[in-house]
Amino acid sequence: MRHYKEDADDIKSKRQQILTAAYTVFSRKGYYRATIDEIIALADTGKGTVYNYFTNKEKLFYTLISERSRAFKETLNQIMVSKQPFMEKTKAMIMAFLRFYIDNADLWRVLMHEIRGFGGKGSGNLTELQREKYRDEFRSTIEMLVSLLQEGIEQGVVKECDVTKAAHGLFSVIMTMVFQKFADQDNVEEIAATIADIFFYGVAVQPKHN
Amino acid sequence: MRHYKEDADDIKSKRQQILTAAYTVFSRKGYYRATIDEIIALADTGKGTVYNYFTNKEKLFYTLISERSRAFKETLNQIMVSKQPFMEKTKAMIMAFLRFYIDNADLWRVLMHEIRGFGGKGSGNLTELQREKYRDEFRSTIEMLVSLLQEGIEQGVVKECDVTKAAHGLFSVIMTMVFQKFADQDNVEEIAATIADIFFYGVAVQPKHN
Amino acid sequence: MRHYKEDADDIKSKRQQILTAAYTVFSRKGYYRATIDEIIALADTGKGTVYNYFTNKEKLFYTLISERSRAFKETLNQIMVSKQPFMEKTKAMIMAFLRFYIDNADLWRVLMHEIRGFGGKGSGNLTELQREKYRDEFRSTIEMLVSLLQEGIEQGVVKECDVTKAAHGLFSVIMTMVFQKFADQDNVEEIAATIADIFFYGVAVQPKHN
Amino acid sequence: MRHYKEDADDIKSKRQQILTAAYTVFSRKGYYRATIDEIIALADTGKGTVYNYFTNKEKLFYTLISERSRAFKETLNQIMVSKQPFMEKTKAMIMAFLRFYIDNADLWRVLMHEIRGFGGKGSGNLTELQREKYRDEFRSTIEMLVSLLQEGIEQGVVKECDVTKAAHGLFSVIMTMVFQKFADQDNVEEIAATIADIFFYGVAVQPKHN
DNA sequence: CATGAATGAGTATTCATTCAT
DNA sequence: GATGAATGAATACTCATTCAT
Repeated sequence: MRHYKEDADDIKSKRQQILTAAYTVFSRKGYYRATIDEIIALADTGKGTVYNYFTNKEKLFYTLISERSRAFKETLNQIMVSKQPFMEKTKAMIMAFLRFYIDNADLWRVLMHEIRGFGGKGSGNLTELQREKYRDEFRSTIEMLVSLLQEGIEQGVVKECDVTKAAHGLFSVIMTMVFQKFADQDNVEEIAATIADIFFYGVAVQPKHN
Repeated sequence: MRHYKEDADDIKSKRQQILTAAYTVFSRKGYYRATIDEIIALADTGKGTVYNYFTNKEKLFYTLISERSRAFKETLNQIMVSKQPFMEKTKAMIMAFLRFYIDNADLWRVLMHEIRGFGGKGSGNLTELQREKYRDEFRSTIEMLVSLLQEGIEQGVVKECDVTKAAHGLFSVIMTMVFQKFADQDNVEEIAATIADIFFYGVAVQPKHN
Repeated sequence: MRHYKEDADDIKSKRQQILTAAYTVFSRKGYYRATIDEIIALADTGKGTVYNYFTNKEKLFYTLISERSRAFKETLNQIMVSKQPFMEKTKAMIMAFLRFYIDNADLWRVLMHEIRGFGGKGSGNLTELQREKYRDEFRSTIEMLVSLLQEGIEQGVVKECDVTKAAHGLFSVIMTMVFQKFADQDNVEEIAATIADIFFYGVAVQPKHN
Repeated sequence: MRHYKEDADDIKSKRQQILTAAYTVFSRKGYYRATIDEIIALADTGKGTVYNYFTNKEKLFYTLISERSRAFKETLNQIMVSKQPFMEKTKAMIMAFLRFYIDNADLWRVLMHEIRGFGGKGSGNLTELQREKYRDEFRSTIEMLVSLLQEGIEQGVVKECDVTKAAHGLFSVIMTMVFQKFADQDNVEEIAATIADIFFYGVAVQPKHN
């Protein structure tokens, strides 16, 4: 009655299959409209299995965000500590953001929305902490942009300004390029250049540099 | 179980009360987590009354968006046709956006999210049209920014660039200032100035204009 | 602010308009699916007006049945007391039934169904009595057929048999011809003849009458 | 909130329990007045369970009809293909009808009524097909009577007549005997004999066969 | 008398979650 | 570990009925 394990990945897979399916469904449907039923159908697994790995729907969602986020944050860190001219570093940074969000646009859009109202009614206590964790998932990456700008100011290439606001502005522009599908994996470099250009020099007609 | 009319406004009110309550609940909870029960509790009305005025939850939501949007679009139009220096007009425009979104931030955030997946299961019939209407609610305002930039280019004060992308970028920055609560009704002017400044001249240290 | 009464019938009409509309809606939708809203739309009157004339939906339905029934029962009575050969009288009777049910097929179908389960849960007391009234609406007409057959037996043209069962059988055949739309106002006579023939002589091949 | 399985039948039961309860409730209340709440109370099960087995109320109802109908139709078929004198076959047929409808009178009464107006508001899409399925549940059995009469005509024992009308008439008489509770499982044979007798020879006093 | 705005009890249906196998 | 049958709280929506005007 026992089947040979179909392949070596299978055991590791189960959990992964669920996460992959969850990614698809959450991205397509948003948090509320996503159902466990749809996820298990896609993951080709049983309902109980989901609850073996993840305590509940919310935890499944968080795990998804969290795991996808980890690698991204690592990438950002590496860029930050790299030695390269400020302008290059900025462009690299923007490209990293673009690449990540192009892959995760829909899920992060959902995250951004859900950040505001998880838990609600009965959820009582743990929820506000939970929500905080979600917010941190964003904050920590935007923080990188803040540091970057700070560095720019220290190097004298960025003018004194409210770096937090500026970082958020830059971040939102990047997101918008992705959400509006102006950016895709093929034009990342070009879009990054455009963003950087306008971010640095603005849209105003340049005075002649003579 | 029936109240005597409490005062003369009551008759005009009922529908308004519901819309006001709906605004609060949708803003706080998002579309899906908002319940009619919560809305009627807040509106101090009966469930049937809601359905007398609005065919269903979705129509209630749309009406809300639609009514709030109307005045805003009118304002934008007036600014657009006004005769004033480009820079002034831009700032006025940004301020109008800020003012509107400061009041409607949460509801519009919900709108932005829901735009993507309304209509449930089969998405059946009128839904795709419905969604389109929602999208238009945004498009039409961003369109204003596009026109503005176009005007700037024609006047030679804005450099040649992809105005659609630029408009979306500007829009997203405005939204972000509001969503992050950097902007409130008291500092609208200052924030508008900052946004306009960076949008035009960028964050780069300016070459000396001598 | 007062309009001249539009015409003399108007006052009498209101109630009649409602009954007419109710007839249509109940016939088309059955008791449960019929709504007061649909009735008033058709009757071109206000919701309150309905409740001025009829205490509730159920009473409206009953009134409808009751009024339509009255004339019919009168007709049957006249046929019963008329002096004419048994066979003629039977045919006249069948034709009267056919004519009435052709006009009222749908409503009576609803009645037949509702007879079984009015009132239900909370309705407590008055309901069983109510239901009884409905049943009488039928019984009294079938009773006529019973009397008729009795008369036939007394005259020696109908064989001894359970007249109640026979009357119900005859009744059901009449109804079926109507419900199946085999009968309409134009072929009433022919259908009546066929029914009478089979009812009297059966479907068996007749032994030669020599 | 969760019961241990009480005995081995339970697993097979759940679905059956629901169908049995549904039979009772639909029979007693009709389609509209029957509520899922009442069904689950009687079936001693959870609301969700019903929806695990049946997509909706309508499907539950249809399944009920459909399953009960199957065996009946099979029985009729067997009688039809059996070799026996026409009169015997007819009586057997009538008895089969009586037996089935005595057990299912109320439910079929509901079916007959609902056949006319299923599908609610827009009557949308699959509903007309649905209704057709219900109608077929009847048609197919009456069709048997038509075939039977046809056979009788071919054998020269039934006189030429409109077999469709005659079959409907016979059918309605059978139903009426059941509905009026003239027939019960104990007098099926006697009632069948009476029906057959009158159907064949009518109620008229027989001319002397000399 | 006629009206219709307001009401809320009642109902079908969904879906996260549990737990015996 | 994996599974899925069973569950019921939650929710949108309907519609008969009332009552102030």
